[in-house]
Amino acid sequence: MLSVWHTDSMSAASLRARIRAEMSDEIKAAARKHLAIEGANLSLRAVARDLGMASSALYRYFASRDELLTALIIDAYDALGAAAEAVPVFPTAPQRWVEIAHAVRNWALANPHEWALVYGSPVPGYQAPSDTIGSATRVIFAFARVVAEAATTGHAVAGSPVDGQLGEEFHALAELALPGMAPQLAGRAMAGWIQVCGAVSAELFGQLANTIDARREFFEFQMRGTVDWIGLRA
Amino acid sequence: MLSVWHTDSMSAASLRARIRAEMSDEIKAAARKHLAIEGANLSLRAVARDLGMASSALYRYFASRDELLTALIIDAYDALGAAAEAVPVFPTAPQRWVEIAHAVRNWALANPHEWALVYGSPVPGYQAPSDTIGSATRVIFAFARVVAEAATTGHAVAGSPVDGQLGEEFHALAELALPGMAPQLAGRAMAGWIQVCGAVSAELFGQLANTIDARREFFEFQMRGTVDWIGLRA
DNA sequence: CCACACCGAGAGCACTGCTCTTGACTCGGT
DNA sequence: ACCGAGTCAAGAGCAGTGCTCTCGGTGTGG
Repeated sequence: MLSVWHTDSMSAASLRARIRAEMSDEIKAAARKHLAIEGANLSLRAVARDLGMASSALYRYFASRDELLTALIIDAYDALGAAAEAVPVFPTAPQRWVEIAHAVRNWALANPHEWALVYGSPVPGYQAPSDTIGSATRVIFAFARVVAEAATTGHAVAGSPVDGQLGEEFHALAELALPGMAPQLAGRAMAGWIQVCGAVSAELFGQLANTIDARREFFEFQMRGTVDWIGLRA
Repeated sequence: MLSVWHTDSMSAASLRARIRAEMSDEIKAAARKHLAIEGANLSLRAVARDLGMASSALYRYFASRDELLTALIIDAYDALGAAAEAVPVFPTAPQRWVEIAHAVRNWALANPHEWALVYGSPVPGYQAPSDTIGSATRVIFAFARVVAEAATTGHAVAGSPVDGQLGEEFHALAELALPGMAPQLAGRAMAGWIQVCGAVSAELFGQLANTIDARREFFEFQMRGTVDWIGLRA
């Protein structure tokens, strides 16, 4: 009986929580829709109108516009990470990197404003809370796993070592990915991830306008360069 | 006498124009100051307050907030281009590329919000007018010149050719930089510029937070990789 | 000398994020 | 069964925004 009471009160409590969570999800969905239409300057009143409620009611769920944006950012990180993790394991390490990169690019093309929210210029007053870093690293680890596995199976050539503070930071990075991994390889992987990021952002933010129309081929071209430089070998 | 009259009327005309230009410059300067403080969401009323005038008076000089932003963007492109062009000519092509890249990075670190304005996520409703492309290409040409000169002096190894539409676009790019230049080299130069852009943006937009503190060394590390991959040789 | 173009200021519109208060509703414990 | 506590939505309101329009004043060009 006591356990029943307990579960009852739990289910009642979780019911409230569930409704609240559903409402939060609806708000986030509406906000995402508005985000897709008019970009980062999201209007709380507009999403409230969409949901048929007063703007002030929205503050019951998100304390501020920044908090809503933070929730959207975390969701975006997670969605991107999931897209990267869903890529099937291709036979060779270079292929794996390139395919994950394509998955990242495809996600960004499908959700350009969310990509901008996450990897674009930071909102002035906004400071990303530490809640985001967990989700933010998912996609990076998807790439790191490729390099780490290549390192263990001898499919990654390590370049010349790096010393100084940068070498130590590369070492710390390597220990995170795979204990014993060559620090300079971890450094190149990190730089490679930034190249992925830069290539996608360049395309999305209009740097290729009037210059390159074969976007996918150019991205492939860049990524092949990236895996070459990192040292991944078939 | 007639010429004197002519110069008089000219100077009178240019006097009005000069006052107008000075006022425009003052507005832009104040706008830049506000931009540095609170980022891209620039308040016209705030800059008007700074200048001690009504916000409506500002519209005599810039038809809209977007037009002011456009003026700032053009100035930023020009300032960045000038910074890149001011780099002394170093003995070897790899050095030249890396030094220009450092100049770009230094300018971006000194003017982070203007960098974000130009290379960050585009403002939603805003569409960059064609006035900007002239200034936008200055910095790119600074890099292109390095590669083009290296190609003529045999200090650039051309990778494997690229065919298809991308190959044609690389060809068009090569013709712009140096007639007869290997298309794939132009393609790599373009990709290299995007890597510069991506590396600077990653640092500025907080992608390296809690990961890499030796920023300058890491940037140098990345740029050495870039010149290696492009095929620049000493 | 006068008309005309320009310039600055103010009022005003529709919008924004956000706060506070008010009234209704539901839920848990006695 | 009832009543206090907590939750929720709504409305009014504040300070701020981009932008328009109208109104006086001022200097220039013909």
